[in-house]
Amino acid sequence: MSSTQIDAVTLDGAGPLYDQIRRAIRDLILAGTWPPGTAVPPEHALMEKLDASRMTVHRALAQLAREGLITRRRRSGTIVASPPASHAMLDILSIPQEVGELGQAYSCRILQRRDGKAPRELAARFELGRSANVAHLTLLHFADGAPHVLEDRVIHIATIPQVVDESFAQTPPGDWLLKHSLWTQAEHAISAVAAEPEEAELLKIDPGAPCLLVERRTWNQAEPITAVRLLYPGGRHRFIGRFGPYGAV
Amino acid sequence: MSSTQIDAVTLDGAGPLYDQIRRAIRDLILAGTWPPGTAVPPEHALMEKLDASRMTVHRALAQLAREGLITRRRRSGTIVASPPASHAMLDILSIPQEVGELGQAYSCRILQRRDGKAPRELAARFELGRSANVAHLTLLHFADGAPHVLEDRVIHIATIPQVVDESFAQTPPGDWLLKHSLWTQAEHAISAVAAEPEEAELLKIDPGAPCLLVERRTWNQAEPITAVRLLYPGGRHRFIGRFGPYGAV
DNA sequence: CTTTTTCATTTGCATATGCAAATCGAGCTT
DNA sequence: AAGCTCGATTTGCATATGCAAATGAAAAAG
Repeated sequence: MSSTQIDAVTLDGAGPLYDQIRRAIRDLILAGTWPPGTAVPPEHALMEKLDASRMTVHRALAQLAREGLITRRRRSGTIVASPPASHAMLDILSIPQEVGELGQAYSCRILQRRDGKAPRELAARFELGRSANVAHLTLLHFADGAPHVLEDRVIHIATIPQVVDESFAQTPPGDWLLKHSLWTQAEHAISAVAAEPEEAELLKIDPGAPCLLVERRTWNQAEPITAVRLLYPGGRHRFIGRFGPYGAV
Repeated sequence: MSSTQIDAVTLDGAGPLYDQIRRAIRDLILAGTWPPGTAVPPEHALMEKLDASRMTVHRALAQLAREGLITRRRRSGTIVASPPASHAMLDILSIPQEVGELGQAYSCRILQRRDGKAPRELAARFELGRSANVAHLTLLHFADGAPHVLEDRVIHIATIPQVVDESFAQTPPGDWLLKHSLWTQAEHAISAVAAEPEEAELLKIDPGAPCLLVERRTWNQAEPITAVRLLYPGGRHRFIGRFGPYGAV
């Protein structure tokens, strides 16, 4: 651990000391300053740097470990954990994976791509100024050659500039974004709608057939990353989640 | 705190002491032995009873407080918390409340009730032996007089025997169960279906119109409590949830 | 060169101690 | 009787200390 890394840990003086330490390290992780795999300074180092007792430092780190942000092992030390790949309900983050888990072969086709200023309707969906630059993609995912889900997505270019140089020929945008961005907030909305004629034709279903519409938006802190609209043919899909009253199981 | 209450706290000798204490108290709460509002013995009492230091007892209780199972206040002491009324996505546990939050007037009508052995289809939905006794209810909820959602529910009588003497005239079964049972596990499934003719007539929508189907089952430990099927007219309803990668926000 | 042993580092757990903050209630004052 | 003060109870936070467990790395043995 270089001194530049440990120096990044600074306290804000608000509230209990152990919680200041916890938040300071959490924020470094969430901001991406310490990406997954980074070594967190050992308790002794933090203890001297922050002028706290080891018990207090330990308390902060133990709590972060319970929250899943870090992984600790005796002697090897503490490293920043990889964000959990999926979480509770609705984490159909990766469509290829979702299809693979059904035992079917995945493929996809990009129907359209347009980069530029967001048209009014898209800007509204993103709660974004109309001057913002976005990449706008429409694509169709297939399972064993049959249409699986229709995706319509905008990506905020200011947040993820690399997107302009990416063709998504290898990896669909959902999976690509998981590798190239860090999200701290997501919002899902689920509703049932009737398929519009164009949508029905693409999905090879009857116009007006019930479909499950999943709309998801994600942010990093306050910055929008992406908004996506996934249209699943009804009946063939259900989303299942298990919960306990005190959290997802 | 009577001696009978503190004597209920027994350790199993497995793993760290603070975690034994944490689990012992958690289990008393989840089993319903200490219902919400019960006073948890003060740290000093537990410390003597369990022959642990106050810091160790504190550690267990502080963690339970973070998990939301207990509420602690200086001087007043510690009490068992009420389970969070709603949690994350899809906790449309109370339909009257859901309607109230939309600013509409709630009412409901019981369409049918039959108690007895579960028919084959219901038993399957419950993953329950066909010999089990269940209460089977069908009801329609209204918002401002308009059909809001169609509910079809079975309740496992062995788990909640009081159900046979309850007419649900005052409180719909979902809300009634929240008061008369404690759940530790729930499963949701969401899908989009077309309304069947009878359903469409009840909900005053067109046959074949897209509907959001929410199926929920709940258990206490391994014992089934209830299974319910909620059919919402599509378009008029969406379910929204906000998440962070490390848990619901 | 490979295997084994030993050592040092790092985290995990438990305890004892001291003080601070909140607040319920009893007793006192007015 | 109403309001106030003060003390006792209970939780919250931080520290110092000691030992145990895991394990990576270096040293020793073969």
